[in-house]
Amino acid sequence: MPKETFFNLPPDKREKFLEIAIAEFAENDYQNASMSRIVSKAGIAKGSFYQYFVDKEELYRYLLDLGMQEKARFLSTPPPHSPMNVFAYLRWLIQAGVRFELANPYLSQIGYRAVKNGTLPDDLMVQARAGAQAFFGQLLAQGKKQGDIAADIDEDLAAFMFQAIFTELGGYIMKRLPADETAAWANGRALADDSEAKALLEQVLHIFESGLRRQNKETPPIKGQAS
Amino acid sequence: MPKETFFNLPPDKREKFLEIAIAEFAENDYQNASMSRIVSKAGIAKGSFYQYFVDKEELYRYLLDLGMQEKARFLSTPPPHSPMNVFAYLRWLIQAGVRFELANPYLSQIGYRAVKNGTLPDDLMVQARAGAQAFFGQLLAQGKKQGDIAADIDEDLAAFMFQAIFTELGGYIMKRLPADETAAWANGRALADDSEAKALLEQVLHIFESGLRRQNKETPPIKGQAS
Amino acid sequence: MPKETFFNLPPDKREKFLEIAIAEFAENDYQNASMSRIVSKAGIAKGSFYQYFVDKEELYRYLLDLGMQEKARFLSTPPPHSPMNVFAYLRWLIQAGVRFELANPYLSQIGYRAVKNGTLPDDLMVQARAGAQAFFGQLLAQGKKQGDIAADIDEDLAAFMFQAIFTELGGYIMKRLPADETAAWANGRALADDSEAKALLEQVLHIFESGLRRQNKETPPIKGQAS
Amino acid sequence: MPKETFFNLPPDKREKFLEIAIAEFAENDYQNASMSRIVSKAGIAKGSFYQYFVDKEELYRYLLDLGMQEKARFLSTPPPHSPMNVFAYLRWLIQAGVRFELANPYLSQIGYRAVKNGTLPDDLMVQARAGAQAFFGQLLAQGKKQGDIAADIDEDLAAFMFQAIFTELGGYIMKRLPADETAAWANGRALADDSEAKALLEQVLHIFESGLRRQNKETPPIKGQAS
DNA sequence: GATGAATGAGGATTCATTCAT
DNA sequence: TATGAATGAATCCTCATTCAT
Repeated sequence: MPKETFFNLPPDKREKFLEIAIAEFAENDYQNASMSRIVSKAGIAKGSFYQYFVDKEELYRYLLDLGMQEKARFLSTPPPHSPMNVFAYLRWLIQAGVRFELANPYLSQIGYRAVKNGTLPDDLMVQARAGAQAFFGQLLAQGKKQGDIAADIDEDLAAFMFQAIFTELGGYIMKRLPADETAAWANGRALADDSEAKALLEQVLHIFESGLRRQNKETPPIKGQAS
Repeated sequence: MPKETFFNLPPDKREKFLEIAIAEFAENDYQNASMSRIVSKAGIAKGSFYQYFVDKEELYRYLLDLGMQEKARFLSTPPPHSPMNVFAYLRWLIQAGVRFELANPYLSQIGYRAVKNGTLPDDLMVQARAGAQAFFGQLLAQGKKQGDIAADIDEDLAAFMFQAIFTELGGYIMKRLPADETAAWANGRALADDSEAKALLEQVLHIFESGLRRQNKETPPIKGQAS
Repeated sequence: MPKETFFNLPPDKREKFLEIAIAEFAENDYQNASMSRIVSKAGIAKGSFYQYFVDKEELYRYLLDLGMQEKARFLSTPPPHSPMNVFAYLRWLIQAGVRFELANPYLSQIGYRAVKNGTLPDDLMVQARAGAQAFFGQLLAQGKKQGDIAADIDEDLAAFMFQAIFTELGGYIMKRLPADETAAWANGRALADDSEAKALLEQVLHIFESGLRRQNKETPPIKGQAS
Repeated sequence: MPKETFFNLPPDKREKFLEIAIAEFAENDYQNASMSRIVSKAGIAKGSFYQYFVDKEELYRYLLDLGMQEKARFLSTPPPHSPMNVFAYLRWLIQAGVRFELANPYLSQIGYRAVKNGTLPDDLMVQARAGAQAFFGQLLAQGKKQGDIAADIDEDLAAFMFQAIFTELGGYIMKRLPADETAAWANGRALADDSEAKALLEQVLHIFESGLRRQNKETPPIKGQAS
């Protein structure tokens, strides 16, 4: 947690600093993110940073935390009609997830890198992974109970596939679609039924749905089904 | 490209150097890979390195290239029975791709990191992405022609999904399966039909196949179909 | 000298500040004594300190001065029976000196360090040495007049020896004796004749007395007798 | 121990560096000695230092070691006529010790500070103290056996007095005597019988000898005689 | 062609002091 | 008068690159 002094800063200054720090940690991994660059871009003195944060690591943890809180905020808004088919819920979840990535591309990049890199202090790893894997794992288990997902689907494998796709989907969509299409999404407005964004999302979902729902019975069973 | 002097080196020495450099760039990202460690492990003088390569970046580009060439070698060996159903070819392609990752975990890790990190000079990004996307892009186009893949599937989106999954699948499998199961695969032997590895692979493929083959006709058409 | 503002402080606050500053400069040398630690322990604002003192050095000089004044107070209390044999007076003087060190270990530590370190601005060195050498110098001169000390003793050399021993004697005794033995001494009570403290002191004195009183006549005369 | 590269340096350069480093550590304690100052005075690049030594601490240990070796060299030259009265041996020992201090005032200052400061890593403390206390302690014990020193003298107290005097005697003499008088001493030539230096030394020794040899029987015995 | 010592800008962090409130 | 955030030069140390041998 930053020191009191950081929260006493004029909001302008504080937000400018955060924005710059987030960009730095998004574009460089922990070791290569440069405090010198951050303070110089933010226009503050080297020493001032150390009155806001204990050290570089504390700043990093704070940014990771910020990302997780922000994502949780996107995902916790209750989906419209509550008792839902698993795929409908997944559709909502993915839209929210992509919306988060579109709205906070740098913030999500930080968490993303944290998970991939595996070079963090252990407690940060735990903190960072928690958010990412939890949603998909739980959702798939529930899907099986409700009969929406074939019983012989390997949950761990499916969660891996989800994660691999959806951690990158936001970036893919941002590169592919014009800014005005993504803006609506990012701001939380419903996707127009005829928008390209909607079409891309539906294709991705459809591919998963077809595969998970009516699993081909000839598929060889997997022996060591992972927890 | 390395300088002439590098290719004049005794093959033993040259390969030892490459092996060590590959390991270094696999275990650390570009900025944290240490030239000192490389030359010291390789038993050559600091200055000698700069007679083989212009700088660190040239070495890095060369290793990326090497990885792409090696992967191309795995993927270009003609699959057994040539005129093939697209999914059968994909199955073969994926097995070859995973086999490459299992056989060259370090080399594939370098390219993998390059793609994910997004912090490379632009031309390296282009070079790194090129190979990966090309195969899938072409294959999907051919699949549409042969009628194996629904016409309304967005090729670029599908290629993105393939890439996202398959760049990580090797790592996932290596973490999940015991070493003796992966060894057979890495060495090029056919996968036993009852092996867990085979089962995992079939599930992944099946999910894609179901989704791509019988595309739901109600999916909204995607307007700006990407090149 | 501190600024007026310092003396306008409520005595409680002023003394708490001094106590803390003394401890800091006793436990760390000049350069490593931390202003941050002092003000934080004293519960005053960083900026306030600079309204009491010009800078760190002024505080340091003031503490040195305080120590010298305090020591002078211990040494100026008239010894019981006034016209005295020099060695009797010396015995009293030394007891008073050691008592000062035991009663004010922090304050004496500061002066002690100042003398040893030799890294202070010259005028501080002079100020610090002045007090210490003065007493012994005067006493020895008087001893010669009274015939208690051999005429051929070099006063300056003897004063040096006294100083070298007695600036460290307090520390030595505190390390060697149990706390309850030194407590009596520090509080100004007379030393019990059978106490270990008394015995140590007498040995030190005896060694000096034997040497100074009956100086061997064969000792070569010292030419450049110092002022 | 420095790295090989340090010993491969041209002797000129190496000695210039050592001289400057020794002066820096003599004038500042460990924490305040500045590597920046050292390299800048020595005219080498910051990075070069780290090719000679692992870090600041290694340099410091090396200098301490150098001092101890140099002192050992001064003290190990066998004294002229071997089976000796303790005081004669002490006279020789002290001359050698002072000679060391005069010849290496900076080097001895480093070790001296190390002992006084008490803020070093433990293993350095042990290394630093070893030399200093050993000689006097052993010598005094032997003196008692030979009957040269009164039985009731407290060995630990006497060793303390010796140490307190002799660690400073060199400095005192250097300040007091003109350079040409000390030069002879420092260079190892015998002291002229009529030199001021000789006279000062004899006075100091005489004072100790009188005190230690014919200990006044009325001195109260010391109870807790230290080991 | 091979060597490895020399380089110096850059890394994170500290701390006495200043200054606007 | 009191405050405490802001400052920036200084700390030790790293490392890709150069260059004289």
